[in-house]
Amino acid sequence: MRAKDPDVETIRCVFRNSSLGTVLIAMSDSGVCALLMGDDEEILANDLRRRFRNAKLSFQKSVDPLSDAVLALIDAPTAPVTFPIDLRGTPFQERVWAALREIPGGQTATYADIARAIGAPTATRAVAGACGANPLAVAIPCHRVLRSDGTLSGYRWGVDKKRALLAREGVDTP
DNA sequence: TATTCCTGTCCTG
DNA sequence: CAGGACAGGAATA
Repeated sequence: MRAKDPDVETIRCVFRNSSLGTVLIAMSDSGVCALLMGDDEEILANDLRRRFRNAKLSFQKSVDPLSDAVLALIDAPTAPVTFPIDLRGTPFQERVWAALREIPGGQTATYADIARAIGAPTATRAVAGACGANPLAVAIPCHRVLRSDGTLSGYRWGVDKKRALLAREGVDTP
């Protein structure tokens, strides 16, 4: 019983195989709070622990229907997000992520565009940092953000996945 | 072309 | 607590 400290929340986690490789889906009581990609489960788990230092991670084998919806989104990234999202970040990050979610599927924006959209036109570099800190791959379309010169620049989970997602949305990349 | 500054976070010493 | 590193970009020399 002392296992349930009221201060420690439990996050349910599950590994799934997606069309982009292994993904780690994490869910709180409020919704999906993390979607990490990568083929090394240990690295993903450590990444998740680093993001939620104060939470207890409960890894599960059983398939949660919520994670099915997440997988479907990876296959069809332009589809609307149909599952609840539990987003946590600094006020600045949340502004950036909100702006990202307004980029329509199949379209792209630049880091400078996002900076202008949130009212911090000179903070383009900080915007890039917020994109990299984005815990919800695909659901928050940081892959639609390109450099001003049109190049892909970088991606937290690998430029190849960024290119794959954009190709899936019908965007031609250099 | 090469510096320099701007900006928010995170990591390291 | 200070300094450096980032998925950028505009301004200056």
